[in-house]
Amino acid sequence: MTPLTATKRRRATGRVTLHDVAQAAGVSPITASRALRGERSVATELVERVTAAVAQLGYVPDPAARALASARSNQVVVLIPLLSNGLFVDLLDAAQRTLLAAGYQSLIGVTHYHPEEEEALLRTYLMNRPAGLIVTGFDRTDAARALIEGSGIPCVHVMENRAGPALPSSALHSVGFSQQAAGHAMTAELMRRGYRRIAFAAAQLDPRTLQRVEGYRAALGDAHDPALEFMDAAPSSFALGAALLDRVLAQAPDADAIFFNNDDLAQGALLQALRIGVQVPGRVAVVGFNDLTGGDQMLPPLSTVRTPRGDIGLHAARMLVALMHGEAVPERCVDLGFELVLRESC
Amino acid sequence: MTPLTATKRRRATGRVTLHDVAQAAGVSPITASRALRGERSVATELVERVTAAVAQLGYVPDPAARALASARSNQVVVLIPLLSNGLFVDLLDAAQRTLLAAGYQSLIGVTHYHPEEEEALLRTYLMNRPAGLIVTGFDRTDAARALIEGSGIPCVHVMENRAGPALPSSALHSVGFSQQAAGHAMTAELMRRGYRRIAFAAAQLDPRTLQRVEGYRAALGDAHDPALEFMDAAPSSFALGAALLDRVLAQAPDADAIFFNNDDLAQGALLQALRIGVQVPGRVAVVGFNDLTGGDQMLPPLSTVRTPRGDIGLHAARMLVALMHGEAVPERCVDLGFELVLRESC
DNA sequence: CTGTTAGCGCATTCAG
DNA sequence: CTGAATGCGCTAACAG
Repeated sequence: MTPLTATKRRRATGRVTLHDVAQAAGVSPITASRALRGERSVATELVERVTAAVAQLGYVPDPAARALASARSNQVVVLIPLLSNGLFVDLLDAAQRTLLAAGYQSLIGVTHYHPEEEEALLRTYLMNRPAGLIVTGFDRTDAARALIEGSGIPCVHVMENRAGPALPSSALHSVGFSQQAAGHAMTAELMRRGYRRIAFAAAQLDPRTLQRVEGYRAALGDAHDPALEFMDAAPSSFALGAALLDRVLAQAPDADAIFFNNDDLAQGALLQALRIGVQVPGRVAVVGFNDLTGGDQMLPPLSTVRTPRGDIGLHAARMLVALMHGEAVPERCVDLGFELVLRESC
Repeated sequence: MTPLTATKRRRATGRVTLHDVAQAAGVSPITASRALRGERSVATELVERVTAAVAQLGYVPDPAARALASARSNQVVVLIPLLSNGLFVDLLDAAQRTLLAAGYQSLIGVTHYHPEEEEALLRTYLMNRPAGLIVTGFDRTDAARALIEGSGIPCVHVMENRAGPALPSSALHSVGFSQQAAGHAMTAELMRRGYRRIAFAAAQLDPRTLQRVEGYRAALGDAHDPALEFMDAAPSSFALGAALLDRVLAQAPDADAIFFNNDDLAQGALLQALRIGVQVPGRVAVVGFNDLTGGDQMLPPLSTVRTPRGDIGLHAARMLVALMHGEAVPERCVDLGFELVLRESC
């Protein structure tokens, strides 16, 4: 073996390495590395020389080598319950865009609303030493929570907030809105419009749905009647919405309004009402939640609660980027609010 | 410096490495590595010892180190046009599940139907040295094609097939169905039912849409009338479907059927028909494409073409896994067919 | 079937 | 502000 310990020959692989760039720029590899990563402590002229060499040689950094050397990848894990709900797609799309623009790749995991699946995904993805985490809500296994905490990786929670003094772990970051307040606001609006027997029809029964029920109950106060709550753990769908309308009509014929926990349920109910000749809002008013696509095309157009999922994705990604850069984040819990969209179904 | 070149001390980092596992199992690191990766050339007893050590120490492999040493990661890049189309979500979901079960992670990229965006995503994601690629269709920039070819990474194309002797590059793998045949079949069915002035209404105008138009034209033969084609490059939506119905009714009042290029368009048209009091199928028949969710709930229930996107995702992932394992793939181009779903809208 | 040697390409020390 | 040395954790390539 030739004694060229320092002057290592390049392998025959066509790959252009940082070494080559450094050589072409007449600097040391570490300077090239620093220049590329935008560390400020590099002379402007050297940065230019490096940049030129990169362009000339067509250098492409190796994320694996970076991750190995720095113990941190450029990937962000994003965990959502479902891909078949427009809600999460909008969230994801916004988050992914924002992260990509900031130089991060997204590793998307779908939990199907199962904490165990989430935990498994976390275990798998954490191997990659992601730079950041975006997770949905706060409902997870203790093990999952421990994994997140223990990893020391910045994490932003989306769709809900857990603010207030009662918060034990002061390190939680979140971007969302109050599901409870949203449930309350829509119910209050229905009451304001004179509806008295307001039913609540829900599917999936995930934590956020239950928070909306809380808001509904609180708004109703003494007028609340458990017999008007129609909860079904099956996933949300047009067909289930239709079935729930039938169920309400049969079991609570005096209901004058139905607050559906998600727009697809409400849209399905509207279609069913049309089918069986039930007047909306004459016989019964129908309102939904989330303002998913198509609601404005229904007969009658659906009243609903517009939730800011796109903005949530955007803000969460931005907050996470700040955390990953080690910057201070002014607001730990951002409430993006919601908006009542009142069309003709109530 | 102590002369312990060989007997490297472990760093103070809590991380359990393959080294530790090997030591605990009383074998060399490479044997532990081989055992973990399931290489057959390891004695059963040693495999057991290694497995036990892994469990006992809670060893977790480092993907970055693996990728760096082997020049290949365990990630698969999946590129789809859109996340807001149920079609691609189903495809993605099935593919992701299958890949995960086989030990691969998915890197999802959304191209928004822009070849340039696809090329940029490819450039970005290829840095990770993915183990495989799943891309939608065949319509891409030359540069993107070159990137794929040049990378030498196994690639499966989905949603379309380019089979036949005319195929220059014999290395193409694909899983899909004939969009052309599907367009043809539905048109033929409408003709069989006695419709004579069949309009075609399309949005997005991506390559697969255009193939469906071809099928439509071929089925019509001499009866084809360009004035009955209503093409709009805007993205597909309920609202656009409604607008297209209006357009057809206004500009081609003698049209007795409309073949919508996607179900959301068709569903939007059905809603609009209800709104303006147009009888379906009495005044005009309406059919869609893809059999997206909700079609069966429409008034009347929507006739459409069911496309096997879930199966496509599954098969594509399986084929890719085989390719990544270096196995031979019997069929390079798999045609999964389609199915006419005839409900009451025609 | 098992072990030895030698990096993969980069960033983290620490010097200067 | 720049550089030298060192090793991240793992596997490829060869020996035996």
